[in-house]
Amino acid sequence: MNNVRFATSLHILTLLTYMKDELLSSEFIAGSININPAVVRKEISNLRNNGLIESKEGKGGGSRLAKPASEIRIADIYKAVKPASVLGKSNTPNPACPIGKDINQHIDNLYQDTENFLLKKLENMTLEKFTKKFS
Amino acid sequence: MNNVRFATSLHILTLLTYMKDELLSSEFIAGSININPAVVRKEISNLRNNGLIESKEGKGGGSRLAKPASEIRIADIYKAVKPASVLGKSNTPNPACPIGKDINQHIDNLYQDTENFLLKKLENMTLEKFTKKFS
DNA sequence: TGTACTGTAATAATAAATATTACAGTATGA
DNA sequence: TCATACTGTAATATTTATTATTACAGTACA
Repeated sequence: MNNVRFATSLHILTLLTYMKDELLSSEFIAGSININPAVVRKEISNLRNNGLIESKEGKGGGSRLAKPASEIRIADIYKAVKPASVLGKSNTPNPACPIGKDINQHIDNLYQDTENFLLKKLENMTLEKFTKKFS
Repeated sequence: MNNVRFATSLHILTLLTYMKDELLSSEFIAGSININPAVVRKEISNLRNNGLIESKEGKGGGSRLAKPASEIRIADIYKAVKPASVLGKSNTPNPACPIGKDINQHIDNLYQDTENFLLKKLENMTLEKFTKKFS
């Protein structure tokens, strides 16, 4: 993963956890992360599609957590933003080569195993626990 | 990680393991992976800098493993190619925001923990074991 | 000395990630 | 009902990352 989306989503969710009684606007959130409000809205849209956030349109609108921070796992955030396997993508090797012919199957297995292993770890970490680290 | 470098490096090392008594040329390897020889040479250069491969220049030259496949861990390959943390990069949040001010430190910790966890897994997997999966 | 390699740099091409702009749609409340 | 302040989303531009290609000097072999 060579992007900033996990950090952005975690930042958004941390803010929502900290101010859980208010609806936060994309502009407010963007000001904290220091990025463009439209990017925040797109990321919120994704988190909403993943059931982590709910939003209210119109004046006075904004977003809040869709469920308690204790029920949002870091794995949920990771799954919502990851563009590829932890270990990356595959080539399209030469099928005429005995190694090339089969390697993608073995690589896929390795990727899957690694992914599952990582998810097990991230499933034991919650947003609540993360936000508690802030004094 | 959203690139193909891990797969490319693993492919190279798998070939070298399978034909461990020969020096393989970048062109041969490129033919198996189905990519450009110069890309292979660049990847080999990286693996060589990481002590996994040794090469011989000139006519009849090529590359081979620098040590037995049983001593090359998947973690070594991963470390050699990864461009960023498993979870990605960070933003540069607003220091005037109480959350923004501290979040990068906490995110860095999370990234580091996750990384270490993953490495522990990958350190238990060797290139030898991987190549044994080929019939 | 010709040949077949590596090593590496420069450049080009493609793809991914991020930023920006714009605007329709929606809810609020004066 | 209308001005206002939001969201949602698309279109586009910009920037950065990734991969491919070309070129060529250097090296070793026969």
